[in-house]
Amino acid sequence: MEEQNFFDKVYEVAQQIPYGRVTSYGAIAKYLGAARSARMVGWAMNYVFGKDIPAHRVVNRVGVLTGKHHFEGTNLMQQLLENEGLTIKDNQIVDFQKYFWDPVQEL
DNA sequence: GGCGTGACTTGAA
DNA sequence: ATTCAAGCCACGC
Repeated sequence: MEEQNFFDKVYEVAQQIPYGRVTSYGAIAKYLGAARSARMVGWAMNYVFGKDIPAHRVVNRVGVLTGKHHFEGTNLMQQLLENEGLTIKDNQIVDFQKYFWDPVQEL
């Protein structure tokens, strides 16, 4: 049983997000056993700067790019997702559920 | 050391 | 059906 820290786990899961897939903060938090601490997942993402973590593949539960504002540019997050074959409409991922990647189910 | 905020979620009114 | 509120933990001032 690896008892890693919350942040470390978040990074690990985020790194395992497959190409063209997206997940939600709550999904990761749930996988970590802290479904009520989804905020911490987002907070951890604030520290991914400089890491190899595709934070752009992590959005809120409705598929809205809530944290796109924290990226370098304003539409960088959307550009990256569109580059992976996804479709973004009004900062929202189209067919989000179709591309939704649940760590609890996949892992 | 206390208070507020934050890339969220879920449940109740 | 929609709107409001509370909870969660960590970091900053």
